Amino acid sequence: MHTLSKNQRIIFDIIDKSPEPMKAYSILFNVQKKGIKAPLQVYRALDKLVEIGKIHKIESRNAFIACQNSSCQVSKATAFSICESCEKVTEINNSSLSKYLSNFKDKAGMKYSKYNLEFFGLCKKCITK
Amino acid sequence: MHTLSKNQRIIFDIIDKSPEPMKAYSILFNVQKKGIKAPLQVYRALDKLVEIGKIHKIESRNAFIACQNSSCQVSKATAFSICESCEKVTEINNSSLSKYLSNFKDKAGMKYSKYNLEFFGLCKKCITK
DNA sequence: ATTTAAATGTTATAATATAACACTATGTAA
DNA sequence: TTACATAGTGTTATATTATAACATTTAAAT
Ligand SMILES: [Zn+2]
Ligand SMILES: [Zn+2]
Ligand SMILES: [Zn+2]
Ligand SMILES: [Zn+2]
Repeated sequence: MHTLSKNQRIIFDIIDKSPEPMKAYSILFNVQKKGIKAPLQVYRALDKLVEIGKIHKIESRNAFIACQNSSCQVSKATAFSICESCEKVTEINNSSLSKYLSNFKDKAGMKYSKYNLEFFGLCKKCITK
Repeated sequence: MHTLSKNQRIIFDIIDKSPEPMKAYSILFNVQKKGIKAPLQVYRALDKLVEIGKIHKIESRNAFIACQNSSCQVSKATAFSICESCEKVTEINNSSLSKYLSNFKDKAGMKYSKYNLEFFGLCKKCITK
């Protein structure tokens, strides 16, 4: 089990508390009172947190979200739903989907070690508006 | 059928000829001799080309690739394989995969209008090295 | 205690992307 | 063919996202 360093802890906590994905410079702004002053301090912590699967990057949004799969072992197999109206993002935890994708082989016979999937649409709230 | 404007044509052609995904500022550098001088001219053409499905953005790489599915109607359902060693990117055209994903519904009952999937691994060339 | 790896702090800079505004070309319909 | 609407262009400035380089400190392993 990995122990987070001081900066990693600070930055993980703020992402974990956030109801929505956070962008790096928004994180920076929010942790300046805790002594983290430079973008690089944020990006280094983000890199590590992504690497160990505590957070994921939402590539289409350049934003970061805490893993919602209780200490995700699957940082290499991620899927998200994204509402294009309110920007709500949810991590999808669906074993059928992850099995299908983990076993997927293309024609070229290439076997994949990792994937990231982003679904876009409207969430329930936004559909009824 | 959509007719490309002058800038759109220039920028599509250079992406289409490229054996690898191109980044916006690399495109800019390459089209300066054709009179396109500013980032915004490139980004505007890119936005339109993405919108009409002539190119796709590889989100994890901030790069653009021409659609490889002969005038793709599926700019809203994209899948790519990415070699993490040589950075070769290929658009996946697999009807089983696209059916599975297009019909996917999550627990919350959210129906998706769009998805983007990126697989990562090693291509054949790079495996044998 | 010594060595190694990981993390930090700091300044500067690179790379990616958009805002705002004036203008031009193109298509559509009276 | 004139009026109107829509899409595209050119330009300058600026915002946003991310990394390079280097010195120092902390934590872990032998
Ligand atoms: Zn997760
Ligand atoms: Zn919503
Ligand atoms: Zn395509
Ligand atoms: Zn390769």
